[in-house]
Amino acid sequence: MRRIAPDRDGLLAMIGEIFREHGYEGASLALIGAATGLGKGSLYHFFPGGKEEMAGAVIAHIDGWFEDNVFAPLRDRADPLTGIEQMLDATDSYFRSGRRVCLIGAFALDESRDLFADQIGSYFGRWVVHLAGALERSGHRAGEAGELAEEAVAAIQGALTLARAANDLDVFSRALRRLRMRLGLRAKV
Amino acid sequence: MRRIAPDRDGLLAMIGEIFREHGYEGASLALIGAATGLGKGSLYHFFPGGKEEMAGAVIAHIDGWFEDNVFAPLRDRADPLTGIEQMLDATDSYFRSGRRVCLIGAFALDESRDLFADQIGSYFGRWVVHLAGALERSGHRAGEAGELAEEAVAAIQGALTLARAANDLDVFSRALRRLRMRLGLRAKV
DNA sequence: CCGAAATTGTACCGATTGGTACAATGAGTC
DNA sequence: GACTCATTGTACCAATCGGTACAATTTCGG
Repeated sequence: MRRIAPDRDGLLAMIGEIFREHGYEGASLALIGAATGLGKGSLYHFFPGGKEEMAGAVIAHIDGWFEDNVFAPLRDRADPLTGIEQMLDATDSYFRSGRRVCLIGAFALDESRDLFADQIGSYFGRWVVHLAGALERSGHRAGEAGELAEEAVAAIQGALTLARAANDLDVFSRALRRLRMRLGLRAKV
Repeated sequence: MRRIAPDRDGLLAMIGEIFREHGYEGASLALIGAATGLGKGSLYHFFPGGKEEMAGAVIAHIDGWFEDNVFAPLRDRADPLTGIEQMLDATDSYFRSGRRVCLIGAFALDESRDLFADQIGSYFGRWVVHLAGALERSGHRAGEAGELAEEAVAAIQGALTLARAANDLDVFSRALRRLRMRLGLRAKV
């Protein structure tokens, strides 16, 4: 049986927060070391590829979380609206109602995109595709479902940007509430 | 009469592209020097405050462009729909149909936000407020206009992120086309 | 308890970071 | 031509960057 390094999930989560807050360039090994309590020796032991491998692993980690908690419900739920509801709840919880920012979205903006273009493209691409699938099964025509899905994912990203720019979390909750209705769910209790 | 440094606008534009592509941390003085053809001597002559002053001036420069080409039409046009149309055209042209990314939006995401929080907040805040005003004058109820304006600005930011993530400019044009209809304009020719 | 492997701390590397100092040059004014 | 002030190139600074080397230590199965 493969022995997993102790709490690799927790490690990736901590490193992820540094990348999330400081960006790829801004996340120095000193910051990462301070946040994790690990010296360079340990960090390069777990990630021989250095900073780039760390960032790639963090992206994969986040991607896995979304695969399980967002994409899978959209794809597998018998009732597509239930899947969509689950996506919105998971999204709200992941981004801590707007307190957190989307690391993968942030990476998409600057030059670090080039290093992780495939992972970034796949993450957003699958989000849109699976949401479009659920929308189609919930009664939308194919083309319309695709556009609506793209609009919804973009709305989430934009709301995160705006919420942080305005330093106002309500921006994000308002966006999610609008999405809920727009995607065919009744207003939340 | 005040003697303006030769082509300060052009200088800020060049520096702005570096910040846009590499982010605040990633934009090194070496890159900025290479892009502008200026050595440190000149750069620190024009911006004694160093990198931070450069970024601040770049933000102000962009803000001024939006004030003239986006906010002013929204505020001053007699026909609000003409103003909105002008906003969308200016936006499409500024972001080069999605080839360019929003520097201010990118700054909002990482820690560099703290340095420029006021400028960033004002930029997006005024965008939303003036768009909301135009929407209200075009017949929307006040609250609804505010939400729609917020939704529209977020949609633009999100579309820029998504377009770059997918490396597909059509994502941005589709978003603008949807906005056009959603904000009360007839489909474009 | 032993040996092997996983893990860690520390010292070190060359390169680059943002920033400063300053002398040389530029151009325009009297 | 002399004076002034804007502009520039160069040398330099301490600090930090990402990364490497490696010996010391832990950990753990046998």
